[in-house]
Amino acid sequence: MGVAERKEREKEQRRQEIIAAAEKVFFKQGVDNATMDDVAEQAELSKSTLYLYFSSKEEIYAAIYLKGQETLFKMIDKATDKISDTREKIASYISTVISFQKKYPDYFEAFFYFLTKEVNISEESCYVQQHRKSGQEFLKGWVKLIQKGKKEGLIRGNLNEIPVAVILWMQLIGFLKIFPKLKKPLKKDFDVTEDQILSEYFELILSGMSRK
Amino acid sequence: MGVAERKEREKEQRRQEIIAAAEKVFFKQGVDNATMDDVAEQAELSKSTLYLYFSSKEEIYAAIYLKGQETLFKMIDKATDKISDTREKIASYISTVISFQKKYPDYFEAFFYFLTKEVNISEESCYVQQHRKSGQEFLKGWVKLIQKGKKEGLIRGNLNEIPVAVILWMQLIGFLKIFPKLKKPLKKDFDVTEDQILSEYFELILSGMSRK
DNA sequence: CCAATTTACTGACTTGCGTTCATTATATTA
DNA sequence: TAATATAATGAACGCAAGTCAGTAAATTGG
Repeated sequence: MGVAERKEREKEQRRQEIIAAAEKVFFKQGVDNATMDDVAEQAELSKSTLYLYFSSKEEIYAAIYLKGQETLFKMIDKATDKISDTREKIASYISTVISFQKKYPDYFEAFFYFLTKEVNISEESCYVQQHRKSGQEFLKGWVKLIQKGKKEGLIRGNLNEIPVAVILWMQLIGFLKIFPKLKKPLKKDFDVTEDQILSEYFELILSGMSRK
Repeated sequence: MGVAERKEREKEQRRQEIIAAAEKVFFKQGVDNATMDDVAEQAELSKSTLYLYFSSKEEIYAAIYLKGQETLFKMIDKATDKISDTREKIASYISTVISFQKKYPDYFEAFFYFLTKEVNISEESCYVQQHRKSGQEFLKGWVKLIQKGKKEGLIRGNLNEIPVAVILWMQLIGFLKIFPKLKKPLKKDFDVTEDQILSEYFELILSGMSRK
């Protein structure tokens, strides 16, 4: 009988409803300001019900983060899929992450949060595992790309793929985390625009890898 | 009469005592886990007394952060002072920030916190102002260095000093924020050591700026 | 179709912590 | 030495995360 399956489905749906409600609230007020009562109200459930579906506020945030990560990975796949030129492909990787940060700043925040914060969620939580797995998967994509660039002679042969991939990644994410907060003062105090910074960033990164 | 002056001195000393106590507690337990009661106990004062000297927990943290920033700037000055070669000087800038992160990870955390977090401290607070001022001062140092490199023909002339200085800075800080958390998995999953990453990082950054 | 049982949900409560305030102790001054 | 200013405190407040005992709704077996 399909009762169990239906219940399973309904449970999963509630879960998704809660995630959607939390996303709305978190992104509107900021995660720190948003309360579980706010989320409950938005989800049209009582606060205690939330705890039947998630063990903590942070775990809800982790679920949101996973959605964001998937979005990012899809964006990158979509953008880089048809590009064959390796240099262009690398540039497209980078610019997609930048676009992601611009389009979904809250997803980006969540992404950074779970990348850097020592998290209190138990290791068994599916979120932690999924995170790790997809992170590795993603890194492998970069590594392959850089290997290809090396074979083609675009990228210096003395560069080691994995470190370079990791560095590019961390650098970019870190840069994008800080940049939004510095935009305004940079414009005001030094009259430097966002686009100037970004184009110079590309220039620096790509020429750093290139053969002389 | 020197009473007012003495009182002033004593007040400032209490302030410093509180900062020292808070630093001890914050760095031991982590800022989030540490409570104002913990700080009060460490300082041998009652919790409410803390609020006669600081308006909030965050403002105490800001005071600690300022200490850290001064430490960093002094470290950089000391390390780069005698170096005349521009390329080496830039490398020394970077490696000093790395050393700072290694030697004072908690100061670094505070530094990053106030660099990225939207802070609730009032604009009049001396901390906010000092922060902004010294940040600008520091950036100017980088800019000058890069200008010098350009004049000497080490750095490509088409690079704009201010954006490059800002980018280097943000990149480095962001990179160092993420790196510690990724060290272990990188060693485990990809057998890449910390030193490999760091030396490759230098290579990338410096060659990114160099003339071909 | 109805009682028994499992499942889904909730309101009231607990706990922890940052912050405030009424009050007390201590030092200064006239 | 009394009046006043300053420093410090214990108790209380407010808020938000998380818990729990109890209720409502759905499911199952007879």
